[in-house]
Amino acid sequence: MPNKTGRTNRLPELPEVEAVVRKLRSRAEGAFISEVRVLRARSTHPQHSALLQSASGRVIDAIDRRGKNIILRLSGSLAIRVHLRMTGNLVMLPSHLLHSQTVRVVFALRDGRGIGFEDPRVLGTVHLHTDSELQEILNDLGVEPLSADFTVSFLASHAKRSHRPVKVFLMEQNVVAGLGNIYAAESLFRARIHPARLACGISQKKVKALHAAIVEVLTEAMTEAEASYSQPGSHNGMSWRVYGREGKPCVVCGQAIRRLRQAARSTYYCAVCQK
DNA sequence: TCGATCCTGTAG
DNA sequence: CTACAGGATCGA
Repeated sequence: MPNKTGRTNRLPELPEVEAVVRKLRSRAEGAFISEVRVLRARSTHPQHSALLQSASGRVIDAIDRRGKNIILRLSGSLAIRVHLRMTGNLVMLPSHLLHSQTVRVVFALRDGRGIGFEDPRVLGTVHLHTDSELQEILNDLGVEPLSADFTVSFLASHAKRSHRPVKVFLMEQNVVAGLGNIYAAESLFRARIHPARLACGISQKKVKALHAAIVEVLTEAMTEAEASYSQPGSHNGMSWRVYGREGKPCVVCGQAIRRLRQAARSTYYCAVCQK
């Protein structure tokens, strides 16, 4: 979210989570977890923090992403599922940083380093699942928007059945997995659709534009997220056209960007461009 | 279907 | 000091 200093926090949606996964994958796949330390029990809620101990003594066979979930697949048919929510991060840390203020869970490796779950606001979660449990959870997620399964007709058929505002509809993880508050707003702006329009009332033509906008926004954000994660400080992620720009001129028509409350969240849009 | 809740840093 | 940021979950 933007603040007075012009700095922007990185709210992890699909592109940012994917960047975290790629970076961690290159460093931690094949690693052996020698010890698990839960420094803040709330981070495993509603699971008991002791459950995570089952991860110790196991190898990280693979690291994947599904929606905004990070999956560490472990030897012995178990998996760790991490959700970053707002302020979480999952990173390889050297031993001297493993107990920093905001580190909530540590998966210590044999060489002294560890995978650290950092999360200042403690809203993110780290859960342990059996493979079958995990399968059930992931089955409840919708389609991956950057996969071939995400088609115009898929989006159209789900939109047709939803009587919710299209912005809220786009954030439902059981339809399209991975969109959050920022990219939902950005996609609607590019498709020139008003965020309060009911999903079922969107024309076929607009659904097609929305589909294209989602793919475009996420693809662009993915490139930017990768760059900012591989070269911290040199990139700030993609620039937003509406998100966080209340009162600032629309990049297309110059009208002041407006803010709307939807489902207790801020939605930014241009009242001229988005009808 | 919608509001409250969790949580803490930052802005006012 | 209060208000606010928001993803997912839960209860009305």
